[in-house]
Amino acid sequence: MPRTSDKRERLITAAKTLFHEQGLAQTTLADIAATARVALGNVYYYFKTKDDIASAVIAERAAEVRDVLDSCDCASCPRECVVSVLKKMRGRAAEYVDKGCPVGALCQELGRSDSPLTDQAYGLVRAQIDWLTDKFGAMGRRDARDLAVQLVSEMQGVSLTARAIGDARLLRRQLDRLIEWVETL
Amino acid sequence: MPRTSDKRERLITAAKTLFHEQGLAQTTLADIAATARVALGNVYYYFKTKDDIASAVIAERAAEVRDVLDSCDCASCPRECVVSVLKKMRGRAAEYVDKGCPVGALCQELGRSDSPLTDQAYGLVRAQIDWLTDKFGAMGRRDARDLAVQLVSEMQGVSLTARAIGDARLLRRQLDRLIEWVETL
DNA sequence: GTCTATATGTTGATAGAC
DNA sequence: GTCTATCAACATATAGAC
Repeated sequence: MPRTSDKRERLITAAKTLFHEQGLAQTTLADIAATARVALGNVYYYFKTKDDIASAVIAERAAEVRDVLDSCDCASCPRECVVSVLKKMRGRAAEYVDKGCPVGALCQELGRSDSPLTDQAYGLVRAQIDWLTDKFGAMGRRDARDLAVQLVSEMQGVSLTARAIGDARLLRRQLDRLIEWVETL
Repeated sequence: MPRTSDKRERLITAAKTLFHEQGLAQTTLADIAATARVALGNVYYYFKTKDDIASAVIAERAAEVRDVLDSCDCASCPRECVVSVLKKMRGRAAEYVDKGCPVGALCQELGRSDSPLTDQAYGLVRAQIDWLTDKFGAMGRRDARDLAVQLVSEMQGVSLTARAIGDARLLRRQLDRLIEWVETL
């Protein structure tokens, strides 16, 4: 009997994937438990409610967002930092067209209920905006925040339209345009 | 006893509002029936399944999209047509921040299930892209489709980010930027 | 066409043995 | 900590009287 089990982590991982692929409302606790190979009744030892699982998943996504931004953060050139983010998304174009943006999906689904989860989900978007605002500011732009909002909006938007058309090349082309835009800013 | 009742229409109207405000999955047939003041059991006289209601709602949204685009369609100046669409959205900025974009919400929620509803929802986005492609083409742009995708993406994206920040002024400012962009295109 | 009553299935959550 | 069994609530959908 291990003093520490990885079941909690397995549950979060399973929930994260399922929420992304099927949405929060469509994913049942039975789904999560089965995917994580945990008995249904045992889920409640780790999480008091379904919302608690959702909260943990959003926290995980927040950590992922931080990791991505951190990995793109080079102290020398803020412009390169921004381009790095776009290139990273470009590398996952197929995934974005296939399953959509995990952050955008969470925001859209939780944007309606005004539970604490709503603000937590929107925090994922605000974190990106804040980071980009910092970079555009370092580039000497007075309108740094507006530019940050614009770029995050475009990233979210092109993900949706590319999905609607079902064309990953379209998404890559739009991201190339954004990269070019940032480089000539 | 009227030969024709408006119950079907009332049900669609109620469902349209509720889907927008709470989402499809969170809205029950009981909700719809109560809002439309129709007995629950009577709903099934008008719609065979819940998906049938959803389909009818999306069709209504499609008609709305067509109406908006038609009302912005002046044969003389394609640039003015595009600007009109943006101004119309600008006039509803508060509504977009409060409840989100109805089209974007439907796409996001139905984007995962690959029922016939998915393609129907994405058709709302494609209709906008096609209309804008036509206008940008009439403006002599070779990259008309890419511009159309870009603009629809931005409209969808700024709606989400403005919601995340909870600021209607931000949305208006971003739309002003887009209007300016189209005018100098 | 309209209603009440109910079948049928699913879900989040709990009880309690081990 | 883990499991099986199950509850209570709610959802979609149907049956059948009027």
